[in-house]
Amino acid sequence: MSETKLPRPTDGELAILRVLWARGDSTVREVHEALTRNEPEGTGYTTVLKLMQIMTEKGLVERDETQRAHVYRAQATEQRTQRQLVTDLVDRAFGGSPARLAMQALSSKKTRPEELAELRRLLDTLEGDEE
Amino acid sequence: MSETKLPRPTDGELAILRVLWARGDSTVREVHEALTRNEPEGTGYTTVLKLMQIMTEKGLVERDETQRAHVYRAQATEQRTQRQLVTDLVDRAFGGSPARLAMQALSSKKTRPEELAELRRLLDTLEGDEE
DNA sequence: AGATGTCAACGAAGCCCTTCGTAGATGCAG
DNA sequence: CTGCATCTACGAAGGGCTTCGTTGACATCT
Repeated sequence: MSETKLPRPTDGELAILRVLWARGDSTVREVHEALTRNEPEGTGYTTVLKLMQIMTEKGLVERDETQRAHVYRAQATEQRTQRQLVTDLVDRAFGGSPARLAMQALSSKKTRPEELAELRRLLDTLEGDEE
Repeated sequence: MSETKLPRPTDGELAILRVLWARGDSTVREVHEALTRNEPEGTGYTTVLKLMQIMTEKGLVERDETQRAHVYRAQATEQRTQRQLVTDLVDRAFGGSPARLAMQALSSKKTRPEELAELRRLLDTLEGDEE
């Protein structure tokens, strides 16, 4: 029904989505400013606008046109998008094994102790459920 | 330091790399047959050939031309490529936190108990090193 | 040698992503 | 009202990915 599968966002689209998740609903100008704040010499205003128009066609974002400056919101939550990206990658590069991806992730980059502890709690839950 | 950074493989390229990792060095025909075995109505022979030629230019694979049927090998190991893809995704979609990616991965898909145990051992190691 | 089959190479077409220039609409200050 | 700023819309250009048809080289079989 209404939950048609959204396409995998491109790198540029993902950058915009991250702004929308962080700031909440935003105009093109706000997104553009957020993007160029971290990355001067980044993308021009009309580039961001065009991307967001295309994202609207794809259903990645929704647009409120009641104001002159249209207000955009991410259609999918950050969690949902992360889940999609992860399962995609698991299938494409990890032979369908989420654990191997998880181990690769933890081995690649230093992780804060609190996060390790949190992960351990999740592990406890999963092993409890196992059968 | 001949380790120039390889570009991120596209979906099609990754499919070919997976064949090379699984089978070892292969000719175009062998890769094509492996791909169409799982996915009839997949890609044509010349398409695979073209892709592998481009991958050679990019440095993703190396080519041995001493035989009439050239033999290709993956330039980077599966592990190295997985690591690259994971750190990429962590930066692009998880705010740089590998643990959050790991948790998302484990929550998304059912994981076998042995793998959970293995992951737990890795966690022990990491927490041991912590300070 | 001639016919047949396999192979790499090349180029073109189609599509998508990104970028940006420009035009037209709208709001605002004077 | 006029001029300026802001915003959306549109279209085109450039590059990358994917697909495939065709060509020429090479091998094999008869």
